[in-house]
Amino acid sequence: MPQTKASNIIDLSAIRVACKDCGLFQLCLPVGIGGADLELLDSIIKRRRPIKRGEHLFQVGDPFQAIYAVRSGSIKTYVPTEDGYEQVTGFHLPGELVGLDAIHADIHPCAAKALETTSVCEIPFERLEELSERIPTLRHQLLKIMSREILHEQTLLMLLGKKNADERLASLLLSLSGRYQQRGFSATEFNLSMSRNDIGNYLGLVVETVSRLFTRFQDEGLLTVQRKHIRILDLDRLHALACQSRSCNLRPNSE
Amino acid sequence: MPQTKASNIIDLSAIRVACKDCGLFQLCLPVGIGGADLELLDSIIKRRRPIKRGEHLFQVGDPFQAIYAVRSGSIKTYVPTEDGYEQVTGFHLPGELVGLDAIHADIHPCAAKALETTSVCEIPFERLEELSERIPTLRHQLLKIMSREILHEQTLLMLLGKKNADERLASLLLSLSGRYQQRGFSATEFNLSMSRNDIGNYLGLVVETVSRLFTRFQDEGLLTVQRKHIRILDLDRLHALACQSRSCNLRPNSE
DNA sequence: CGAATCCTTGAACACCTTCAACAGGGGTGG
DNA sequence: CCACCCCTGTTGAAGGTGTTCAAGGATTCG
Repeated sequence: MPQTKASNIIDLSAIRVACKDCGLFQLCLPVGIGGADLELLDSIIKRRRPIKRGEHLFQVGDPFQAIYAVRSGSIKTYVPTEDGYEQVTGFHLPGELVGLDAIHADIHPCAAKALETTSVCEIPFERLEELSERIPTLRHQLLKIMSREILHEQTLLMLLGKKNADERLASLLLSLSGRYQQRGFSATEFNLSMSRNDIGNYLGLVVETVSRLFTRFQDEGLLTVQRKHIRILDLDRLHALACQSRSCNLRPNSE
Repeated sequence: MPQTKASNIIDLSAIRVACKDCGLFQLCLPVGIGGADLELLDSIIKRRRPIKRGEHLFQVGDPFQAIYAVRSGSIKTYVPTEDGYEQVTGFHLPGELVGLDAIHADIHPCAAKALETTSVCEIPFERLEELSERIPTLRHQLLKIMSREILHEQTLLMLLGKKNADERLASLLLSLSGRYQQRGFSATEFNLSMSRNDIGNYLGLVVETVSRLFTRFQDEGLLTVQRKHIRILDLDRLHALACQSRSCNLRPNSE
């Protein structure tokens, strides 16, 4: 499908953009500035047509074939439990990779679902590995990215293990704020693409608690919230809140 | 130092053993059965003399130079918080790797401390990367191992996010049980090398709760416990307990 | 043997959850 | 266009689980 005319609808420009023209390329797989390497990488990447809110990128148990870079929109990853519940394991913004946890067993251990209309780049893993044979920096970057992922999970562990409800929500909001900023968006005003339920699930809290926290944060003048729309009024105080007892930052270096 | 005569003291046999003679080699970096590759790997590995209980393998902020494979003993990794507390991020048994989270920033983001007299193999990372250029299976294994690590952190997230105190302790005990079994030890009888405090910290509980849980588990006939010594009496019931509400297994495939 | 540390036990409390009811959008159909 | 319903989100009150605080017992190591 050739490039379509731009419109004010969200996302059509994402259909066919080379890596070198993508504002996110240094986030998702920063292969170095070498143009040649970038084109090699570009050559193996498939763009998929946007997936709609609620559709799955992959399900638990799907064979592992590719990792995915979010181009626009957002993805939640989660693992369903036997009894029909789920544990949300992450929210993924543009420039972030999804599917790294499937390398181990060649099977996706979690599911990935679009929180809104989302487009992704599909990066066939076998071809990526082939490529990494020839590009040392790519090889190193791959390990680095996975290491960062481990690091991220560890900060999350800290959050769930040591922080109370206030600190958890504050940490999540700061994480999102920082990641949006890094992508050129406002650090203080954004829309949450996930439901209160997802937030609570991710943070180890129930919906009601999350809801109460939002109202309280608003009452205390930390932020304003209307449905999905968040406007942070006092970043400093939010920071202080996030670390009030124990160590801080959720996802210190963006993914 | 040449190989010393075996004795009934824990650990002297570990001083100088080639990878091919090491009972753990398929656990730590299973490079395939190819003897040649194994010897290459062997050639870059340094054995360090045993470190004593309480000594550090590395501290937070140390420059990243090598990853470590536990040969005998056990290691805990943790990240200290500003206010002098810490978050334990993992317990590492023989055959498991430590330090993978340092690749990202070339700095160790956590500290590693011996829980008992422990010997490790030091694997210089730069040389490992060089080696991986020539050995495709090693390259793949590295990614696989890191993927497994991510997976493990995710099950931990599930544990901290969704499980109650009973389920958490049961999950940890089962994880240890399984990992010991995989290393040729008893699945039902072992010594905990970590303190109650470490266990609580790791599981997101306070010491008192852990202590009460152990006594209750004992009262209920699940196990017997005398200080560090654990004897599991009813593995099935422990399994049932670990998964009573939500999804299960901590560290499903050993590391 | 003494000191320090680790572990255990008890009672009161705090925080978050559970249960329940209601409010407000957003979509569909009459 | 409004009525209706469903789903998501909000708010209140009661309850439970784990924490905190406090004290005593056990073990190790100098």
